Amino acid sequence: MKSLHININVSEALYLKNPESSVLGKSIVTNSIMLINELGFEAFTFKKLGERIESPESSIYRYFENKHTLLIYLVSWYWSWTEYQLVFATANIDSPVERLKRSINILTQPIKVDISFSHINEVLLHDIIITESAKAYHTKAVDNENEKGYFKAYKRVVQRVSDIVLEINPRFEFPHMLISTVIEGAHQQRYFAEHLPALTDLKKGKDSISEFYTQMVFKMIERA
Amino acid sequence: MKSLHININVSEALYLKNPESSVLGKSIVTNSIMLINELGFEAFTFKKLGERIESPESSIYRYFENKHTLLIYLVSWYWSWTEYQLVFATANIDSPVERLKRSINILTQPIKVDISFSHINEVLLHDIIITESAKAYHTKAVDNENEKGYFKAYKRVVQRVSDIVLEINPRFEFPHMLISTVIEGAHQQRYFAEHLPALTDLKKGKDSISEFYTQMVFKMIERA
DNA sequence: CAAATATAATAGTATTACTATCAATTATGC
DNA sequence: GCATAATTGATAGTAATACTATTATATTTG
Repeated sequence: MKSLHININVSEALYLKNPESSVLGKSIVTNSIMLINELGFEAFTFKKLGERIESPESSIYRYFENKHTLLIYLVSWYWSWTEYQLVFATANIDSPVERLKRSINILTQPIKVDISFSHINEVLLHDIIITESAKAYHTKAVDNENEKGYFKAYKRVVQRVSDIVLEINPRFEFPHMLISTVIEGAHQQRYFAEHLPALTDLKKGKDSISEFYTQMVFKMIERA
Repeated sequence: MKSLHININVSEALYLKNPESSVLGKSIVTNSIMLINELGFEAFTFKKLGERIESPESSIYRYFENKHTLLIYLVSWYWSWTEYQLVFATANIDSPVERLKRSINILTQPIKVDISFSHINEVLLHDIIITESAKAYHTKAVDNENEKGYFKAYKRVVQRVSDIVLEINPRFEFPHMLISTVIEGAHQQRYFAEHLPALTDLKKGKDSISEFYTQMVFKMIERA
């Protein structure tokens, strides 16, 4: 995927000024990913980010309304990027079973380094998705923000994979439920393995997550 | 379960002074559940809670270190209560398959009103679990707090149900992963149904969550 | 090169998340 | 029934957070 210069499209509703449009904007995004990882989302502030990039916090406020929308921006970027990976991995594959397998792998495997998008470190961003992304939609503003389209990228990913499920078994009643369970489950299990190992069965070194959820999907959708 | 006067045991590490031990303590817990539901965890403060119960916030700080540990206290109370329900529902049932079915129901069904614990509204508490509980362990302090035993109640619930899985199929490799996926998945799907319906397939009125996850568990653990 | 735009520098405000102090009330032990 | 201890109330104070506002200085662009 090297130097394809694909543009990941993030909804304009998520920023005041497009961070991709300037050096400062990209620096805000790049360094926010690092700083959220270092401090955790609660302790992360625009003031600290400003110190890190040696710009006043007021400049950051010209790009993002607040740290909450910045988080949703990052999450949204991640899902757009994931969608692009899904499209890429399933192109020209006839068998829907094979397409589904590859899709589940993308949704559940650890991230490999992707140098296509220079100012975003996908490995660190993936860690933010695992640790912080639930906070993006577990708020009182979720309905309002959903109407504004803040979560469209995630929904598109779920829809895309659900469609493959329905290709294989058009009578399966719960494709979205199954796929969102797999996506969220895979992230959670990875978090549990690291921090609450009693809640999972993953051994250090061995990665059984993809295997487990692939099995789950195919067992659930197989026709009676 | 009326008037059994069962005591739900919450780790002493989670409070400075046991809120069960006084009228003020119980009022703090009762009203925090209501106020977190009304405002969301982010906007909830001890100051506002103090106004609601007509006590100064400094009095609340004598019971709980901060709102974060109060949340973990509530989550912990919920899982202890769930464990008690699990024990109750599976007592004197010989068949492990039947015990597993009943356990999954308890973990995935909507809460019924339980009047056993007068100062805690379990229906509202369940809403907090669904909406806010991920915030209890998605923090930088998770490892430290895990060592202090803050999440023991949740782990006990997962362990208990995993043990039934292993009774049915001792060779199944991922019982904890399966059960934690079911628990978290069921909560998530309930949240999605309400706020992000594109991520699920639940229709208003009909509750397919228990059915879906029961199927999932039995399909996953059935022997080859 | 002037005008528009973006960024820096700085200041200021209401709220949050506490900590501290001391007076008033209530409970308990003898 | 009274002294003492423990709990709660009332109030104040502080550093940090989450912004908003203003003006000066760069930088870009037409």
